[in-house]
Order: sequence, then C-alpha cells, then structure tokens
Amino acid sequence: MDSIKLNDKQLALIEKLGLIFENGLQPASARIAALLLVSDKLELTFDEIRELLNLSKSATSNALNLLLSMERIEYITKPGDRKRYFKSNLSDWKENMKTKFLEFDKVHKTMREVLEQRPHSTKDFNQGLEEFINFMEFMNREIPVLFKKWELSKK
Amino acid sequence: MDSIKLNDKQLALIEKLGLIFENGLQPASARIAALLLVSDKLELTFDEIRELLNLSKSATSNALNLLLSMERIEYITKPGDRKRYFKSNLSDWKENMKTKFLEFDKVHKTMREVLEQRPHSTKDFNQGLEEFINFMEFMNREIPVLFKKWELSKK
DNA sequence: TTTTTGGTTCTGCAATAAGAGAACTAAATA
DNA sequence: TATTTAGTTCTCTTATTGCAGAACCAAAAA
Repeated sequence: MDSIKLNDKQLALIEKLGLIFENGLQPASARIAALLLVSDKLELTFDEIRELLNLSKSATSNALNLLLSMERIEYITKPGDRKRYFKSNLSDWKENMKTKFLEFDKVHKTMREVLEQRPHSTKDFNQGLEEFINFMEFMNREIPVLFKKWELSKK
Repeated sequence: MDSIKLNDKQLALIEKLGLIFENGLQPASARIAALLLVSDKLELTFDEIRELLNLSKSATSNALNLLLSMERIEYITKPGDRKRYFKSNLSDWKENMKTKFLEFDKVHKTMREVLEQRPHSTKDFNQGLEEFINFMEFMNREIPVLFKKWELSKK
C-alpha cells in the first residue's frame, strides 16, 4: 500500500530534487515541492509534511503559503475533515515552464536599447551584439513553435 | 568621440541590465557586466570601472575576478602599459546561453527517477508526470536542432 | 634603493534570509 | 461554554551575503 513513510531512495530523491528546486525557492519550499512528487501518498496534510521533513510549524506554514501563491501546489478538502490536503499542481508546472522559457524576452529588448545608443565607432562590437540579439529573438520566435509542435505530436 | 563618462541613458541602461544580470551574479558583477556592454569605450581599466560604478577596490577586484572565471569578460594588455583593459566577452555569451538552455537537462533525468519509484496505484498522477517529463525531453532534443537551424540561416 | 602602480587579501560591518519556538486565533467539537 | 484542532503570526537567533576600508604585495619606474 501507499506508505506515508519515506524510504531511503525517496529521501535521497527529495534531497536531489530539492537542490534543483532551490533555484528560485527557499530550501523548505523546495523540499516540500519535491516531497509532493516523490511521496507514495500524493495528498499530505500540514502535519504530515511537517513531520516527514522535520520542519517547524512556522516554516511549514510559510513554505506552503509561498507554494500556494506561486500555484505550484494546491489543496483539497474532504467532507467532515477540517484538514487541508496539499498536492502538487502538475498541470500548472507546464505553464510555468513555458513562461520561464519566454522570461528572457526582456533581455533582448533591453539589449536592443543598448545597441541603439552605442556609438558607430565600435562597429565590430555592435555587429557582434546585434547578432547575439538576433539570436535571442530567433529563439523567442521559435520556442512557441516548438510548444505547438509538441501539442500536435500528442494527438 | 567615444566618451568614458556615462550619460543618463547609459546609467539607466546599466541599472536595467544590471537587474537582469543579477540572476546568477552579485550586484557589483552584474553592473560591471552591464557597463562593459553599454559604455562607449569598450575596454576599461580597473580604476575606470571602479570610478564609473563607485565601487571599492575590493569589490571591483572580486567582481572582475568572478566575471573572468566565468569567462563573461576578458582583458587585453597594451605594450608599455601595466594596466589590464577589461572587455565583455560576447562570443562566449552565446555559448553560455546554449549551455544555460540545456542546463535543465538534469531536471528531467531526476524526474524520471522519481517516476520510476512511484507506486502503480497513483496512475493518473504518474501519467501526468510522465507527460511532463516527455515534454522536457522533447524540448531537450529540439533545442539543439534550433541552434543548428540558426547557424544555417546565417549563411 | 626607494617609490609608485595596479591590483589582492584581510577584517569587520550592515543587511537580509531562513527557520525555530512560543504565543495567538478562529472554527469546529465536546 | 470549554476544549481541541489546524493552522498563522510574532519574536529571536543564527548564518550568509555583499561590500567598504585598510593593510598588504610584487613588479615596474624613478
């Protein structure tokens, strides 16, 4: 049966994934996000999370609320049960990934501004910069195409 | 002529780019990286950088060495001149961008590990997770193809 | 040989982050 | 009405970051 206890493999995976998620999350949130992917039981209560990860109540509360606000997790309730059951929000993850890919959109716009104010005298550099910007713009155009290609390939 | 003084537009761009670069860099390094793109003069000495950005010697030294070690900048020397002239390393930037794109490679591998240890009983979740992993793998396969397409389009 | 230049390294501080633990609270239960 | 539950919020510590300023150093110049 789906155990609430974590075995060694699962503990190791939580550490590993946790480190990956720490890019953009504080440690406690990162581990919770990892836990909710790794655990046999997918819907865990506040106290289960707290105990499995050895967190204080405050750390658990803040981390869960952060993840909820980022929509990386959500919770369900059960009739006649006051507890909330937290679970990973996989479908939103894909959205997140897409926006993350397009996040560097601002970069090329700002870089264009940089290019536009440069003196003509640094011609070689300006050309190199322009090529780099063009490359970023190319990627920005093509990545949404890839997304569509993926959606089509699923059908 | 190419001035070493920065005008208001340039100062604003350094702030703006600096914020963007702070993703992965400390503030001082981020501003230096920005400065070396924005400044009319592209090759700046230690002291010019220090004065233009109002940094201490130690902050300047550490930040420059960090950027050098990341190969985001490089320096040249001039005969009969003991100073080093620091400049942005644009060509390496493109390489950096490529590796950054492929950096999340580890993610899908670890996610596969997660999937493989999941109980069969959480079938729906496992399927969603698998689709997500497949999506990441798809992106990982296709992005190098995009790079090639770009290289070809330039010729 | 002494001084200057172009930095590097060390010490210390101020600000921020991360979380523990205790006090608190609102709704549900007894 | 009193108590328990399921959290939230507040206060305090500790660790880390980012940088300033001063001391230091090696090579070149005077």
